[in-house]
Amino acid sequence: MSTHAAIAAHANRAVPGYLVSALAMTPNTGVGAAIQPRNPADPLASLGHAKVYERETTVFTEGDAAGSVFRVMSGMVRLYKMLPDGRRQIIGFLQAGDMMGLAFAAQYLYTAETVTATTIQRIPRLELDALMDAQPAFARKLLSATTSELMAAQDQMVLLGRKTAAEKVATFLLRLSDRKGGEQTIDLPMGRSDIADHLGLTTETVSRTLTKLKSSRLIRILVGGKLDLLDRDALADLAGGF
Amino acid sequence: MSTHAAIAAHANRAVPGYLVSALAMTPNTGVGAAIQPRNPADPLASLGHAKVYERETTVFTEGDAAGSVFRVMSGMVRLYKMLPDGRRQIIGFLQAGDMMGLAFAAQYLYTAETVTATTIQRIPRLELDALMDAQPAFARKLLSATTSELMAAQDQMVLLGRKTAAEKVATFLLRLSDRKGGEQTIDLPMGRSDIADHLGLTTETVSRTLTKLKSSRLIRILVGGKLDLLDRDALADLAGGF
DNA sequence: CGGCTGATTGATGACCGTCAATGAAGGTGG
DNA sequence: CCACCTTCATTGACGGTCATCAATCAGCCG
Repeated sequence: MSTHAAIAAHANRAVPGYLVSALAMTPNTGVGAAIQPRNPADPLASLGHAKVYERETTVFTEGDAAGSVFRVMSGMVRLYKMLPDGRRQIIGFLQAGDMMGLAFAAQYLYTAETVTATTIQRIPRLELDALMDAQPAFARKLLSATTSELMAAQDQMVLLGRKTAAEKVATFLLRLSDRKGGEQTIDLPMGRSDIADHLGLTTETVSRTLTKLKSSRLIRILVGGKLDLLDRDALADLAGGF
Repeated sequence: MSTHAAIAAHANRAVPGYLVSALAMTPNTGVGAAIQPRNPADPLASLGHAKVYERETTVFTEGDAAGSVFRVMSGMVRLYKMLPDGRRQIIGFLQAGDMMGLAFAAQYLYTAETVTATTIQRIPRLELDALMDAQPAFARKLLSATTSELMAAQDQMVLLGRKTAAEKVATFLLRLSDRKGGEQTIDLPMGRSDIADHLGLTTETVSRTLTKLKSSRLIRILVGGKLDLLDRDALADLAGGF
């Protein structure tokens, strides 16, 4: 079960998101990474088929029978787990090239929902397995991608366990920027409560923290969910390590 | 700082630990999982060589050139990352069968230290790569193990981001027990500050929380770092989900 | 332009961190 | 074998960060 591949059709919309928690088969080739729809170097390109999901739509739910893996082609997806009483932890935000649903389990272990309108490739597990059998090098690529995910997850543990609210928000913004190749202006297609549930905070705290960063002239909040990083160095200091 | 042969006197001592954060190549075969040094079904058995480390010893440090991967044969290891100012997040505690240092990066991304006296197998990356080339099925096993790690990491994110101190401690104790096959009596070879740095708490809070659980008759604290789970159901309720 | 959803701002307080002291345990040396 | 010392766990007092509760405020859409 696993997956991957790189290339992606709509990637030119440069959706921000950032984390991972799934597998990025495209090692972030920089800004204009994924444009061509069918790259011969993408072993997954011919598997399954793509589908467009509207914004705020469920792709699969924690506990569902896991018959396929998915790859985000464009747009943004959030993955999350919930506690019985409704508390939510967003595991990651996925963007073009990222994979999800990979696991050697019979059921999905988290819920996947679109944040924006999103194109997603669905790949039956059987096809993926066949590909791994046929191309051993592909299994290694999947392993590499999964390992990167694991590293990102470990960074997130540091953030959640040991960083203050300001450090969490600064880190989050920098990650988004890095994912876009270090651009100064980033997109925030997700709402404040998504950010909060990803950082282990509340929407109010996220909002207050952003306001403080704005007052300190470290960021500027633009219309349309965009945001300007005015002082990257100061943000990096605040982020405390990454 | 590392080595020394302290004899593996305690190897058969079934150290508890629980998390993962590395790769468990032995799918938890029960209690006496790793005793025989050379299992024919273990493709790693013939690679590298084993060494005994004393307790509280560094195996490798974050940032070191990463030339080998390691597998814990017995004992317990903690993996952690630190922020520049010294705050520490323990990524996981490893036990027999778990692997560490796996990453397609030039440097180790976390520090590994023994908690107890520990026997560790060191495997040069070149040998591991050769094995993957020779046995494609092995690469799949590694992928499977890494995926399990990732799942555990995601559960830890829920714990760190959304659980209260009591829920964190209860979850931690139950995980330790599960790792021992659900036994009622568990070992806590690590100190309170290790537990705290793993759960995103302070030693004082861990201590107070354990005292509360003791007063509520949910646990009993025994000598020698052992602990009895008196009411597993109540603990599971408290843990809130897992 | 009214109504809805989400973001912001304010007031209050709880949970847990910090600082500090005491107590228990293990290791060493006399 | 016991006294001493070091290390760690426990307990207490206090305070801060961030959650909670609540009220605007801003943007979006029909």
